[in-house]
Amino acid sequence: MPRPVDLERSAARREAITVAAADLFARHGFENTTATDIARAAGLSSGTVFYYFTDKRAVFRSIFERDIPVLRELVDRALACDDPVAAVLTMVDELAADALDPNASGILVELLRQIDRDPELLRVVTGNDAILLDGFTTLIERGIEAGAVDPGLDAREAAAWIVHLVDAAYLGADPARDPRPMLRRLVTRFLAPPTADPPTGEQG
Amino acid sequence: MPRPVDLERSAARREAITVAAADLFARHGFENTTATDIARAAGLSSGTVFYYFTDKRAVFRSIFERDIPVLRELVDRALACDDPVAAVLTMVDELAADALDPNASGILVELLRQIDRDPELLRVVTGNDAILLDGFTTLIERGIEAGAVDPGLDAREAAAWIVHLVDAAYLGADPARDPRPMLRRLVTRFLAPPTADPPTGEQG
DNA sequence: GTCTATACACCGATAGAC
DNA sequence: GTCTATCGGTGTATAGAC
Repeated sequence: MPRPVDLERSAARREAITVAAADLFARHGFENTTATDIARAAGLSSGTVFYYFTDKRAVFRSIFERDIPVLRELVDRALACDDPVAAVLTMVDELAADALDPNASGILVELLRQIDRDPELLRVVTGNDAILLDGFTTLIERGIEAGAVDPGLDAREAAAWIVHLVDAAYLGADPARDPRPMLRRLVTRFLAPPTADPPTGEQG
Repeated sequence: MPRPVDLERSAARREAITVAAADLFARHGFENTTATDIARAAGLSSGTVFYYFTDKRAVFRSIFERDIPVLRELVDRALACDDPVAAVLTMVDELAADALDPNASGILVELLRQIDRDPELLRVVTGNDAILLDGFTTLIERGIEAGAVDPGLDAREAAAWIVHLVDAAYLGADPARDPRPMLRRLVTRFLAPPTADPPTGEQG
């Protein structure tokens, strides 16, 4: 009886290719990274890359497909929190933590660049973004009901801006400088109702 | 007596190449835009591009070399203003106005991508950025002295974040949605001293 | 100054051996 | 499943005619 394909080993190989490719794409860009480069970095050969992935684009997409469960878990945890504004800040904090990765800015830029050139990639990251956007929107709506967030804000638009703020933190990513204190200040003050005193800044 | 080179004509040719290239780079990316594409779009031939520019990279750089006088003028005007916070908001507004250009996001992303690959480009945009950064820093320092800005802020770091906010607006650029109201809200509240009441939001 | 033509190099994806 | 070898296609930059 034929041995079934070793799914575990296959998954590990795919993962190795994805991880190696993410690093190369972030540092050198999509077009400047050859399939051979990826193969070498993953410790295998060019042909093998095309055995596991149909395209070079598919390798790129796989980087972001891995995020789905992570983001979902992040949002679920935030939604379980009692204080909506605190939950927003926690989400922002955790997202921004990745900005300390030296490749963070590179991979985001590359994503923004490729997103218009690959409809399938657009589909993937639109899904990722929707998870975040829905999470933030729900939290902001709760905050408005609780009187902790400016009711003049459109919840969805505000949510989109918070995502943009996190993206901005990625872009200015300097591994030596933690963006989180400033992000907290921005988000806190952005959401605060007009009448309340702004919270005292806790950062330098 | 030989006619001197027609400097005006040369400048116009260079400009035509730069403008055509900016559009193509923004839409298709640097690597996906060929020198021949640029030449065709500018109404001339491939060889001519390399007569006016040493490199394809040099064509890309020329896009940002044009910005220097514009930015300098923008900052000078802001520095002449009496109210420092209002001046910051004016600068942000004018910078963000460009975000309505459908190519805004594309060209910014492409810049971010190429900046690590071309030291000469880095030099150019570092200069551009310094003009903005110095302008914002001075205004914020003035605001702190006048008691209109949180003295707990580091002026230069705050200035950098304001630039990041403008970049964020570019990234989320949607020609149908004017980012300026939200940007004003973000910047105003970001700078406000802890004791003062936050200004009432004027946006929907 | 501007064009055409091309040298030279490189890459994505496939074919086929093992 | 993984490799080596390769084909077809493409792009930068130059050379040389005009």
